Amino acid sequence: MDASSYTATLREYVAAVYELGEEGLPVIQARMAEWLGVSRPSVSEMIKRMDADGLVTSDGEIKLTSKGRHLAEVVVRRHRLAERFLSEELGLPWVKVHAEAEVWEHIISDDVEQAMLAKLGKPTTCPHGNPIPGAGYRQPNLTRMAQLGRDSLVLHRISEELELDSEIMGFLDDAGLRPGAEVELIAKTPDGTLTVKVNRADQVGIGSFIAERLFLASTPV
Amino acid sequence: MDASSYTATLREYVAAVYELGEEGLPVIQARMAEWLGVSRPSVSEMIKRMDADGLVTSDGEIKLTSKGRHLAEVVVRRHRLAERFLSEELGLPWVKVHAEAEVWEHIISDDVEQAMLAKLGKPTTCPHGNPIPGAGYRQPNLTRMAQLGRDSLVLHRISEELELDSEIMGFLDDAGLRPGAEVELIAKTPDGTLTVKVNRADQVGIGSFIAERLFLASTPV
DNA sequence: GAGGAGAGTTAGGGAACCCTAATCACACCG
DNA sequence: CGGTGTGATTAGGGTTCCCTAACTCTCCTC
Repeated sequence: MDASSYTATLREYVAAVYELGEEGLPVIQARMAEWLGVSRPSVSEMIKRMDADGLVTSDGEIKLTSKGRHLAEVVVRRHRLAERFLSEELGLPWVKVHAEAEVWEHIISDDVEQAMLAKLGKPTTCPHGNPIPGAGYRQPNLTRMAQLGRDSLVLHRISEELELDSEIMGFLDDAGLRPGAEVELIAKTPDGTLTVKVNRADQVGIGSFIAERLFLASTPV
Repeated sequence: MDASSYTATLREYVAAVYELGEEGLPVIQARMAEWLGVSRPSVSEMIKRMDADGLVTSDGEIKLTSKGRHLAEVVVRRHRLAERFLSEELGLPWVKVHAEAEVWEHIISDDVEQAMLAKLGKPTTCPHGNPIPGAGYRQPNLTRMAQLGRDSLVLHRISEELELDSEIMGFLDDAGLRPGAEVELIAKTPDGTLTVKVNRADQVGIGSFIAERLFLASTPV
């Protein structure tokens, strides 16, 4: 029942199922293998175990059971909470917190989770704008930057997929593309590359891979 | 060279060698097995690996090489720093921090270590009074409580060995026996059981096992 | 209808841990 | 001198990861 009775690896796999779903990617073994950076046979083997443990059902598409969903939410919550904590309390640069939190998520106990929540004043999202499960975040209607039109919008959420890549994160940081940044479309080439103006100042080019993974809304963050 | 290139288990073993030495216990495989809660063959196997890695020398007594000592100090420093952090920044009860830190010590990166040190104002000991390696702590002359004489002394250090036992830690906490407490001998039975007055108030009985593992000095803490 | 791409599985191994049971090497003691 | 306890090792397994190589299956396309 409780999170620590599963191995760190198993929890990582369960969280991956959750996150793939969140990203709108197909939740299949091949995607999981890429997401986790392991081979497909490793995933196949582990899915069998997760199924046996009643954490997922698997017939082509992998789905979390309610038990699995509960576990995934614990892990993802601790991950995003750790990111906030590392960033706000310890002042770690935004670019580094994802990698650190990848490890922290597994060692945060109930006690520590409560203490962090209290210290941070019950945050509802991680520093990249992804919702902390169970924190009651109300997500506004989001538009992918790739679909940006005439109106300038506000950056709300940076996909978990981008966080894995520290070069991309460094670029976003330099460009001022943090949650809350105002983004205005300047130009768009046929291959989907955008030029956008950030916070009414610098203009930067954004490739379609990244533009598909930045989420904007009209409301302030 | 760097701490994270060794497995968590190996680091745990190296730290155990360091701590046994610190406690004044014989640094032999049998003691390590007890300290770590594993079987003697497991220790034997691991010592072979540590020797091959140039972390220890082993001919009856186990000694850290300078490489091994350096690694041990990193792990023990992070452990004690984590204890302080959990206790001071997150407000975790004193009794619980040892167990949490046992896990934290392995996931604290250089960046996080620096950030914690800065946040805490460069502490020199853990909440139980054990020195943080490399922090420049000057240890006063210590007397074991078992040797307590007429003079009242101040509690400075609670052995790492006691920290493992949460019942004992709960008792010490209830009795007010934290670093800084003033301790005065009231009575002593032939089997070594003491009665002491804590902070000029309550009197408590202390068995010899515990009295051997509490260290006092005449100076304030 | 034959390839090929993509997904999943099976087979066979390896590394890092852990264990119990049995054995060997002492040292001390009556 | 033989017994007893302590310490260390060897032998033989077990678990939880991970991998590569080699299928199978399905679907899509030419």
